[in-house]
Amino acid sequence: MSSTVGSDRTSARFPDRSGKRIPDLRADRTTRARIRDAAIARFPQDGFAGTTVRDIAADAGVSPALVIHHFGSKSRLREACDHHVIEVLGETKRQALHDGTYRQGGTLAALYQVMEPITRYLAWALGSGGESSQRIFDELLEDVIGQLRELEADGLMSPMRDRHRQAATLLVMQLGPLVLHEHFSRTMGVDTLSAEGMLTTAPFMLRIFSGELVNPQFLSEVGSALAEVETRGSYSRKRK
Amino acid sequence: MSSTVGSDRTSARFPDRSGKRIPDLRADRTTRARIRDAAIARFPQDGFAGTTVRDIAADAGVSPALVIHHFGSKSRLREACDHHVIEVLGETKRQALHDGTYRQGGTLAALYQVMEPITRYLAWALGSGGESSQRIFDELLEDVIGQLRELEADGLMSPMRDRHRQAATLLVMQLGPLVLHEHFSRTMGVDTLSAEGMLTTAPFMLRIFSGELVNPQFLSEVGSALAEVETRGSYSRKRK
DNA sequence: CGACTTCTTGAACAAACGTTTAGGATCCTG
DNA sequence: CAGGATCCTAAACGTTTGTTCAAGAAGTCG
Repeated sequence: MSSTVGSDRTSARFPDRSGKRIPDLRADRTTRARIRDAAIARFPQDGFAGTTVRDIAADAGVSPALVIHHFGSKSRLREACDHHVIEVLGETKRQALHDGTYRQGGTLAALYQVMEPITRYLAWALGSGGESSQRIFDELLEDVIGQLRELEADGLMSPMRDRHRQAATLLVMQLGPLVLHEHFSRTMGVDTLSAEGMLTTAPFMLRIFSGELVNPQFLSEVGSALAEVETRGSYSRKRK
Repeated sequence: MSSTVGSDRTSARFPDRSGKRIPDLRADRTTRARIRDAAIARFPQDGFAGTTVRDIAADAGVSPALVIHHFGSKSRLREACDHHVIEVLGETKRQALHDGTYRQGGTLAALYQVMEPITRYLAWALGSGGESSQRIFDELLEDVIGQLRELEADGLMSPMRDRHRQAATLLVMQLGPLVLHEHFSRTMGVDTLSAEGMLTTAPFMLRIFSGELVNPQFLSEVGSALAEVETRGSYSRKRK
């Protein structure tokens, strides 16, 4: 009711003394922020309905009533979490554009190394529908499209016909390891979200994207089979 | 309201007259199966905690008490759902091995076309941890490994060093479009889980796996950069 | 038919839930 | 220091939750 500021500034007691408007994502250790972070950690773990206001309050070291006081309701708390994560995502992207991180894998890779809870929340939010889930996906999609365009312009990638759809396909495949990081880590033997894990998995991914795995003959076979289906309407099986 | 259930004359009254133990996944329209299917449809939509026993009961057209009577508890109902989906998965795999479906994309592709609710549940179960989530993933992984081995033997794929990890990487990337099918469909303009959708997305995926997207020079650059990191400990950025 | 088992339900219960309320504690401002 | 705003809590409220219980239909078997 009282403090419904979207991006809560650092410490309500120190109303921005310096003109700094960049939200320092580490320093805002407001109680409000602590509650929000507790929720961001809980929702991916137990789900929205599975997380109780009392759980969040306990994690943040406050009373359940305070959670409601700050965010109005449980679902508005979730909206705040979504908003916050989207903001961090955008901030990371903006920052990644200024140092070299961007060219080495884009926003996602940069995010991995920044804050794990955010990444976890992102993966969860993407999986469990909703409108901000769409917004997150679209934001990531725009990111990939921009990356592709840039790589094309630099001659590092072949120009493609339908860049939008190609980017979407690329994105969902890139997000697979993120959303399923639990299983992925277990199988790979490292935490695939960590820096070490990314170095471990990179060669395997490279081998996929390079096309060195599949035999050219096999590829052209499948390709022509697909072309055939496209021209006709039906699908005639073709072995060997 | 009215206690009449109308048209459903379910055949739960026939114990197992014949020795047939193969679960005919279509024919068991017992009340118990109806409840289970209602749960399979609900859990991915609202989450486990978000789904109430009363919801499931209403969907199945029975009383909440009957749900408990048949499955003991809500969590045991979930276990039954997990078990059922794993069973269907295995059955589909076994069947796919006997017709030609297997060679055209493996179990997943076959499943897509069989039953959508199962696929939806699978995607959800994979995302929300748990032990049967692991079992599902491992089952799929074994599937991919077998596929790779077979393709290698036939000379359609280059032999690889670490087949287990390579398969895991391949799997999580393949599962990306499945788990995020909602966003994927929205962006691609078709239901990517449908037969039509799979034909639409196939060329884009092919273009990724063929390696025709990335410039060979770019690839070798990244590759050598990775090799460099592997030999040293740290990561020295290297542009152009 | 009557006894037996199975399927099914309405009513009720204790626990847990999100949220409200009234008020204490703490800090800022003049 | 007085006054007011803000931060925070304990206790309670009404609702919803998973689950139990006793009993009613309905089919099976002798």
